Amino acid sequence: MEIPKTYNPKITEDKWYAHWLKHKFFQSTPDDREPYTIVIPPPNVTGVLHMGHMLNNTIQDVLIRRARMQGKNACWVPGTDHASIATEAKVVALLKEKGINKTDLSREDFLKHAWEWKEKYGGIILKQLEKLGASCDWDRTRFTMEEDLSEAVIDVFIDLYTKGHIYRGVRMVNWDPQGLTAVSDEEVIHKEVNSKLYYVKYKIEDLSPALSKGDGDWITIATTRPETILGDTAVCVNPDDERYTHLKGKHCIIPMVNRSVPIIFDEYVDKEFGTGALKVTPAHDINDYNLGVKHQLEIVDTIAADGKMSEAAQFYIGEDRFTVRKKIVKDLEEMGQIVKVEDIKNKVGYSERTNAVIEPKLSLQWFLKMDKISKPALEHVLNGEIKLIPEKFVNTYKHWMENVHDWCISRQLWWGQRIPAWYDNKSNTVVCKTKEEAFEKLKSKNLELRIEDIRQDEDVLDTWFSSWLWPISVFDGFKNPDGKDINYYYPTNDLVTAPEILFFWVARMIIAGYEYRGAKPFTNVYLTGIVRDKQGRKMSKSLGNSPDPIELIEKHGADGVRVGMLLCSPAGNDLPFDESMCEQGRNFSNKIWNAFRLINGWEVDPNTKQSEGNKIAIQWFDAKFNEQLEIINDLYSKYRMSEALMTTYKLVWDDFCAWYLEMIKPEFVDGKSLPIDKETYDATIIFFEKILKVLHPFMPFITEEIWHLIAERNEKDCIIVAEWPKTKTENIEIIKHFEIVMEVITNIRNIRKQKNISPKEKLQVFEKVNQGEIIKTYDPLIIKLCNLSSFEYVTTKVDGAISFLLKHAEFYVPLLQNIDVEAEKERLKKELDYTIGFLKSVQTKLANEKFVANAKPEMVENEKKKQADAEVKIKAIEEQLAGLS
RNA sequence: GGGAGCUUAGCUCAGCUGGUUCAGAGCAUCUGCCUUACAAGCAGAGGGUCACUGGUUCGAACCCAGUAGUUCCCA
Repeated sequence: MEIPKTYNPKITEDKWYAHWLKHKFFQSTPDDREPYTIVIPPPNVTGVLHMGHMLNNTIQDVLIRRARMQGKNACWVPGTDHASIATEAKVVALLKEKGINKTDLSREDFLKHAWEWKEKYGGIILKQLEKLGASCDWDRTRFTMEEDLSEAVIDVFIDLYTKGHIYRGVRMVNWDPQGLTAVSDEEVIHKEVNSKLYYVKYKIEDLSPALSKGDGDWITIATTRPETILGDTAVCVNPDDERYTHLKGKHCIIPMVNRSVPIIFDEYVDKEFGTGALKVTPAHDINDYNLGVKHQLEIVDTIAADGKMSEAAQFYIGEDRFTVRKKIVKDLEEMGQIVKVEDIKNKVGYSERTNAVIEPKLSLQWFLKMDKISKPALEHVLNGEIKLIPEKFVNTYKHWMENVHDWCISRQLWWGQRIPAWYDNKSNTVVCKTKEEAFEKLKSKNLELRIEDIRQDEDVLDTWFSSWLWPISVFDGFKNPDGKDINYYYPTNDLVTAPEILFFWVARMIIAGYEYRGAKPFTNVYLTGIVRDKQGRKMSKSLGNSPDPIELIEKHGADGVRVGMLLCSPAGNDLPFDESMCEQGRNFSNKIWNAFRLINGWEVDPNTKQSEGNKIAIQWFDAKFNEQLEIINDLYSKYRMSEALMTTYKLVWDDFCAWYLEMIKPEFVDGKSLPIDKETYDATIIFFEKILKVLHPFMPFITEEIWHLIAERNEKDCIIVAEWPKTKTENIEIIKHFEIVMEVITNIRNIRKQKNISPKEKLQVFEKVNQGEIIKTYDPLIIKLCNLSSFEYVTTKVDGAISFLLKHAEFYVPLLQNIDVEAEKERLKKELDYTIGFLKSVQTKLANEKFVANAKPEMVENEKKKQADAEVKIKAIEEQLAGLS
């Protein structure tokens, strides 16, 4: 069979994915093995795969594949969330294209359209994950709006209401005038923008002439939002502000509407900002609202739900708030009430979903009280029962949880779980599952009530109110709290997600976990970084700066992309993405592929005797592999994924390919490769299999492909379910010896290179051991890797040769050509100078009484050894120099 | 405005309890090589006042203080 020179991922990836599915390797059912569980952060059902998903899901797949190989019952539960705002917006847009307005449809009809949309387009992202190699148990795929999960949401709502954690109240919310819904604090993005600060003067009423100051009876306020002037119900100044003390108890007149409002005093006002006088609009600013509550101010709501001026504004009714901003400034100017306008920068909140400017608005919403229910969630992160990786996020988490706000859980949408609150015609409210139940309950308060008079709340619940139950609900933990699945898989092991949803989602899952299972939902939270473009911008659809992950996979192979992403993304660090990283991954695939081609091409001769060199090479790699495997295991245990990958990468490329294979590679004689002995071949196959196993979590496809090419195997004997290699006691001595051997080899190669000697030309090398025993075990390897004609030991120095020093030995490489004595002398002198300098620094250290007195004894001992070594080295160099002259 | 983190080679990052396993890795760069596994490769090399300024210490990339830049969270 002809094996191509370069690895072609296209012909392997789909094949093996289908094979894995066919043999149900991703499937998990509870048994007596140790479970290892991950629930996917459910992507938005409207979503398509982006680079963030790629990173995130690659990490999850690496973890799950390794756990599977370790013999654990690995279960990765996939699914999507219903993303109420995003989905509803898409459906509304689609209907609009068809000429249908949402307002013309009944709730039921709209939902029918929405479900149709979901069936048709939802879940594309899950298909895309397959391309990446994600080994999810697809039979367990869940959706936050499916019946069972919805029921759990409703039950939880009722339960929390009954426990007194949920209430309905008028509150200032972040209103999205485009989405026509409230959004949570976390869904508001604050951006710094260029604005104008308008100084507007209000006439002061009934100011006695005695108090009147020279500049007329006016008070000047500063505002960035003049359109809200119509809703002002006070002007507030700092009680310590001497400029305004004379205005105690006075009123001023709001322009245009001619409303007389009090001048109030409160320390909240910053004397330095603007004029030190703050206009107070309780209906349209959260701080003003709080002032309003404190000072019992009137509330005039001048901006309607759609962002246009309401009747209460009296002016500009029905016009958009931003148009009005311009108009009112002009009108006030004409009235002579604008004092000045300044350019400033300020932060404005935008809706994460629609990008509309958020309008703080008073409205009736449902809230979840967070104070009590969130306590265990803080406690168990602080005490380490749940680990955040990297740890630095604990600070942020703590800060947030200690200042947690009540969670606004209602949304003015249709796509989502409808709030199970029922109202009668006399404004009685009950919370329960069905209308019939509601009727039973309301009847006692309202004797004439007919069931037709009962109305259900129009709003639905925030999507996060579904996904916070995810780790429980995917295992049917609400429907069947003592079920086999939930008891087996919960708590899950690791959660891999982005730091931006630490509070949105992670914190809330922890809260729900303790509330409903009395236990954490997961043990480790691995927080990935954000994938950015080269300029450091977050990748986003609107910027169009994100490469299409599927195209990347087609170009570089799934394994290549996986490696590329993981190589430089330590936990919590942002990942400035560059396609060249995938190339590195692809090149690595090719390296592995060619190692396979080399081994595959060998002819095995059972009669060939194993050489000493091969024997020692095998011993060395065996030790090296063990050493590195221990490091890799340790890095995994610390969730240092990119380092685990890099260690694996170097083990494969450097130790296995560049050193081991070169050492055992049969020689080429007369245009033909010699056969390899069976012992070495067998050992090499075993090594290669081990290497493939360690690579598998990172590169599932190529490893499976080679696994089946390298040996005859039955269909079910796949690397995906092969056993993760075990570590054993390693031979440290051989590794140490080898480090010196490698140095010798590098030095000789270096001489070859410097003297421009062809690699084909054989060299002679002599070694003079000055101290310690002579170990000849490794000589065959040095001869082979340096292409030497001989490697001999001498007791006196060799003249006319290039030399180098290593530890307690001197090496001589005689050259056919004349050596440049002056250049050699120069080189040796430099080395001598350096060593003398080094010795001096060691000596001063040892001469320092304080050092000798304070440093650890082994430290002092070490310095003494350094001193002795340096002295020996200096002597050797001096002798060499003497020999040259 | 309050809080947290970060700043080490051109890039991305390691550097655990201060002391040659302390200045490191991968990529990129440069110089030789198309040496029958791999040019998506091989063999070498060069690159850093560890942000800055002080302090503690026999000794600081590491500990402390301040400054600058930067990111994130909260308001």
